[in-house]
Amino acid sequence: MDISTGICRFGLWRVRVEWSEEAHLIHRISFVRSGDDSPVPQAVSRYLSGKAESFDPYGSIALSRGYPFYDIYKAVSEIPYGEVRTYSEIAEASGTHHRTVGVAMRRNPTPLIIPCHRVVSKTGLGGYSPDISIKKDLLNLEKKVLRKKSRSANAASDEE
DNA sequence: TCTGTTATTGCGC
DNA sequence: GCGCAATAACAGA
Repeated sequence: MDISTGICRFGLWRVRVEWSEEAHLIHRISFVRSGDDSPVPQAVSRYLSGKAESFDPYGSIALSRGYPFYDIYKAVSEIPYGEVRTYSEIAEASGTHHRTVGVAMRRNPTPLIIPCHRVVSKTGLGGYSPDISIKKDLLNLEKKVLRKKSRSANAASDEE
């Protein structure tokens, strides 16, 4: 299969993407400290800049049947943009143990696409790898986009 | 196989 | 608040 690699900026971090153009499938996303910028799928850069709420038409390799933790990744991928769920809720939805959800999130091959940053602890934020600040930034980004959207929606309804 | 690893939770003090 | 035990599922040896 033909795998492409690209890097784009996100705050202090860089996002490294490995994907297959023909299969519309993202194989891996990782966060790195440095690296030269190179092209990534437009869906990714649009999401990171708050211009898109999904990665359409790209999907994640982790959502193929038979992939380890498939049920967990599926449940996580169904969390709506800007919302959060606790580890327990994901565990219940996927019929597994909350401790196992933590393991699955830690091993998530494609963060962002499997929106593991939307899974938080009951008592706080929970964790994130490699750095919790990425999780905060992503949640802030989504909240900001939703606020902007609801503002413009209100403005539109005022005109009616 | 067996051991190590893990981004949690809930209970007791 | 803090410490600790419970506990699922995969990776690596």
